[in-house]
Amino acid sequence: MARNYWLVKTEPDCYNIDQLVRDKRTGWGGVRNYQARNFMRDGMKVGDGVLFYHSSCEPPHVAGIARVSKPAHPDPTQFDPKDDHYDPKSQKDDPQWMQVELEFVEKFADPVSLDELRSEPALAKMRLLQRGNRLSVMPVEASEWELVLKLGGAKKG
DNA sequence: GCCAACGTTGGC
DNA sequence: GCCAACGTTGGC
Repeated sequence: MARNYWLVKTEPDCYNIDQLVRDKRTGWGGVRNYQARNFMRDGMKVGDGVLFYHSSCEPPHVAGIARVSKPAHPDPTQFDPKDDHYDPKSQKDDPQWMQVELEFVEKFADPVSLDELRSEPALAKMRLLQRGNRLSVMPVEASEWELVLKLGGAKKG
């Protein structure tokens, strides 16, 4: 089966692509939205491509790409009372929240700003660009993936 | 810092 | 099960 494509958001003050470069792989934990969780749990497969988006910065931009390196498994932060994402309602035998593991692939030579994305007619339907979109994990069409990689000057994919 | 958009919560 | 209140996201 062909692989699928996704976009994940992160605030660079919190976690950014340079940290992913150093970490090489990281558990994408702390997502506390059911729709986003369901995309990770039901949609993401090992090898899927991931656009790595930096939000709440100037300008917001796609910083590079990653790939799914481990399928959905319980997010450990939900069980940790000291973690910001602790969820007291979540029990070990019935976890509410899942994460995947992401592996660094490439940092874009030319980060693609939100303005650039909006200026591309072929990206008009991109989920990220729909008004009021607040999902932190969302699917990306193959054609959108190809174009964003081209805009970013990506060598891999 | 503002605020629109949206998800979640909880009273009824 | 409705919906108002509240909290969060994220661009600007």
